[in-house]
Amino acid sequence: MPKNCNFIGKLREVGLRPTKQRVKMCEVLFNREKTFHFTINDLVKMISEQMNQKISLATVYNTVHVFEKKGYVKEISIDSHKSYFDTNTSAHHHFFDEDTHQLIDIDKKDIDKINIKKNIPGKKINSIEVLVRVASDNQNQKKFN
Amino acid sequence: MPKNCNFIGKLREVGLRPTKQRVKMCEVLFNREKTFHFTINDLVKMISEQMNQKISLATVYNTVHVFEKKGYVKEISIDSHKSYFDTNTSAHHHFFDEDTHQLIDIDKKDIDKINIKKNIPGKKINSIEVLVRVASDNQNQKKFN
DNA sequence: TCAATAGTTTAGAATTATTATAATGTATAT
DNA sequence: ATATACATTATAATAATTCTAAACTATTGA
Ligand SMILES: [Mn+2]
Ligand SMILES: [Mn+2]
Ligand SMILES: [Zn+2]
Ligand SMILES: [Zn+2]
Repeated sequence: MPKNCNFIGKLREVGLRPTKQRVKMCEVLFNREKTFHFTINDLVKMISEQMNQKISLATVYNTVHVFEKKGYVKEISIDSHKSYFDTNTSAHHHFFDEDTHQLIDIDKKDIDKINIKKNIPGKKINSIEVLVRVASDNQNQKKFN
Repeated sequence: MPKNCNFIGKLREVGLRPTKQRVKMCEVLFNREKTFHFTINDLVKMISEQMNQKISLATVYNTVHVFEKKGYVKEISIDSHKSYFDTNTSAHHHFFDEDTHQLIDIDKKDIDKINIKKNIPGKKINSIEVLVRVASDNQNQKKFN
């Protein structure tokens, strides 16, 4: 979903009723310049901050998964103990900061196109994604000890 | 852990008591030619098949995590709903078959070295891993409908 | 040898994330 | 407006994982 704010229309287009919960979630997720990464808990916090009425946790789960099915968000697997989602739904690469548990997009131009020289018979490639795990450089830290 | 079977010695080397549960888990995990991928449930099944005595699920969890800490296994994140482990502890690339939920190693020679053209200040790169999601090719299937 | 000790296993309880249920509420079409 | 299908909600249920505390065992060294 792009810059404009016609979330009611956007929801209708894909056959979803524009309930106030869904519209609010659209605002929180898509009414911003840049895409971003979030967990369900992040989202619940963001919504309850911006909303007068409360929203049920189940609704957030449901709606995120509905949005996932419609291609508005996608799930990112970096940690089997927590679900991360991304409003950038294209196949793309990430840094994962193991100190802060933050995901950061890697610009396509910062990694050369990846060529897989072998394939699996009868299978097609759905996506190719790189995960770069980073952590604070202890070499640097040592200087200050 | 390599080809030989001196798991008692291997465990002692890292300060772990070679209990029969741990030795059995070593046999199941490391007494084989090739590395492999497993879930906790896979492992419990394998152990209970090969063992006369039962092993507690908590022990399997504990021991896998102890082995992870000691660098004998590593956790692979492909699916935030399930924990996969790998007896190949080096940074390496995978196919993930979305039909069968099978992980398959990609040989280093089948992907060119990945060069990250940008870095994050104060952070060092711990690993660079590629995940290639594959699924059955519906183009092929159509022929037989 | 054989206790003393530290470390380990275990069953079961607790916790956490997530999903299901079923009653209530709401959007939409007529 | 009304009927209907769809959505939301609180709450219960489930599943994966971790915690607890009691029972057990490997190791140490007298
Ligand atoms: Mn999910
Ligand atoms: Mn883990
Ligand atoms: Zn992203
Ligand atoms: Zn592997």
